[in-house]
Amino acid sequence: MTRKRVQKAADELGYAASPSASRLATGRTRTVAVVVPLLSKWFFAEVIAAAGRVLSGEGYDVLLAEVSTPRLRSEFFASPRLHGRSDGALVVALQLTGEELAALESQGQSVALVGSERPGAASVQVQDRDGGRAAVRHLLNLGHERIAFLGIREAPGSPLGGVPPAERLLGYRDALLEAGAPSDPSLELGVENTVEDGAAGMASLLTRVQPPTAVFAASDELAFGALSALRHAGLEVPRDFSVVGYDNHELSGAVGLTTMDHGVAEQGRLAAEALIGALSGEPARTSRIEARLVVRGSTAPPRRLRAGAR
Amino acid sequence: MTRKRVQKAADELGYAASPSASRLATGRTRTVAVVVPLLSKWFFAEVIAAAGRVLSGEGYDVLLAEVSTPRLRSEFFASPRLHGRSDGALVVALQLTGEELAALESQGQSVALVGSERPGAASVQVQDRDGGRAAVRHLLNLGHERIAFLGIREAPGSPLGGVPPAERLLGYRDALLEAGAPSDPSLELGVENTVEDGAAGMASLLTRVQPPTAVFAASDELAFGALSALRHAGLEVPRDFSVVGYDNHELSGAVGLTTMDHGVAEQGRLAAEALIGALSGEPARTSRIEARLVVRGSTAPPRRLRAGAR
DNA sequence: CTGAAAGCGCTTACAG
DNA sequence: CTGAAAGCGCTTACAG
Repeated sequence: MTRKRVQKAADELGYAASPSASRLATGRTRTVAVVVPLLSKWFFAEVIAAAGRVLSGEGYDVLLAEVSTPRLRSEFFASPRLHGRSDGALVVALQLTGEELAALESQGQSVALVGSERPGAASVQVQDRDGGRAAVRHLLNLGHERIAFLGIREAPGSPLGGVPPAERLLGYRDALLEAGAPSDPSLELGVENTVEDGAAGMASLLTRVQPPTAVFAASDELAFGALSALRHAGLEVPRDFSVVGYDNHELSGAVGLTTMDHGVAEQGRLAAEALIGALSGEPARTSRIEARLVVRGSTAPPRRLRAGAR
Repeated sequence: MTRKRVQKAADELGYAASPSASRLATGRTRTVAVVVPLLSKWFFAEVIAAAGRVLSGEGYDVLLAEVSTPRLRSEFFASPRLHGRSDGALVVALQLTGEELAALESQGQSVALVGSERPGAASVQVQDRDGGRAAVRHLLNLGHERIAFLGIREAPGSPLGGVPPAERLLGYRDALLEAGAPSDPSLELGVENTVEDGAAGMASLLTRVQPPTAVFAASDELAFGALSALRHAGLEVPRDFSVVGYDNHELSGAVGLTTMDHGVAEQGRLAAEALIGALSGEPARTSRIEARLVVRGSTAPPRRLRAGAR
């Protein structure tokens, strides 16, 4: 109460403590850096937005650090860029090496990771393998037998360093194995995580001598590309072909994409909370998120089955 | 050269000047705040990403400020939140009141605006009226006569405060007037800028006694919604209906949307440069960007004409 | 419990 | 031209 009134009086008088002075005196910045490989992708923006809300709710400033190329990445970790600027770093998607993590810690940063894991560091991760399995089971349950996997291969210029969604491929294989479905390496494809490459990848999968009747795409962006390629190939979804994505992208509803929701905003929130915990000296917290199937209009029984049913 | 070698030596020794100390001594933070109504929309993320690259290239830290509700907005401007934290603010889309601008300036901020204009402040704007006119002319040239406008109405909870894309509506009317096409207020609709509302708006436009054959949507998100509504209504685009969007959203290529490209990244870049200029005492710089038509697959002559042509 | 003083790590004006 | 000193505006340990 008193606190609030003082704050209000201060605001009215236009008084504000000098952050630089108090930072210098205390050695704490009450600032957190958010480190992402790319800002303009929906996933990262959504994580940052959610994390930022809890962070600023707790009185932290949030500093933006985009490391979009391997070059920027090595420069970022080689120089003490965060030293004295933030107390902690929330690192999204980048698979940190031991040295990179050590570099952050030597700059006095507490660290929270989203989408990767490191001994001793707080992190939040998605049960991607389970998610992949659930996606493919959905297709198997509909009666599909030839199911392709359209995965994310890292671009040469990507700073990610590690292939987080590799787990999604494992889940795909798990589901096939469980069902006793024959696994066919020619149906597994890895492309860059863009709509364009998703389309090209889908087009290529359609040229197999025995083409698939469904695809599990490791991201919604790839799935959007796949949908576009299928349309161009004259195939109608889901009548002629089924597609499952992964993300529950804000636009996946608009195109009626069946997908896996892995709680993107939730990832940001949990990571921010874990980081705040770490900043107050709490031992590293690890959270796991389960992905859940969202059925929309891009999946249906394969043509053969439905024809038979009539 | 020497400078570079000193930098390198410093990096190797792990030495880094204390930002707090130098900020306290100089009174300059070498930090810029980016103020956006929403982080997780593609447009804002893209503007921030582009601005952030030029800003950090010039050695500025970038601080994130999301003011996503009217409440947060008034709190943000009522308290000296940026005082001593940043030297300048890059304000995206928010239509600042005179007091809000004054509040920023009293906190020692240089200001650059994107998507709005204020006497004395640097800004970058899009020639939205021209852009709207060009979009509608494209439809008129194809032979459409009943062209609807699906515009952005501000949500009650929106912090934007002003309707920037109102210019797009004026451009729409200009084009109709030029062509001597009858203007019909029942074909002008304003909805919230979401895919869902775009779909609902399109559905509603289709119920007019004399329905349109084409729509100009004031954003690509609205256009995505429109495409989805048209599909649900059993209409095929562009055979039965034409759609033009506005943004050149990263996913508009995937759905084959004809749209207006207003150089979103360029807006961010120019604003950052204008802000850097303002920070070094240069007089307020104003840039204007022209939107340009990108023809994809969502527009074609109206059915009547094509049938007649055969 | 209150209040004056030292110190945080820089920058810069000034004395030598 | 070089180097010691004051000052930026806080926090905090300490003297009274």
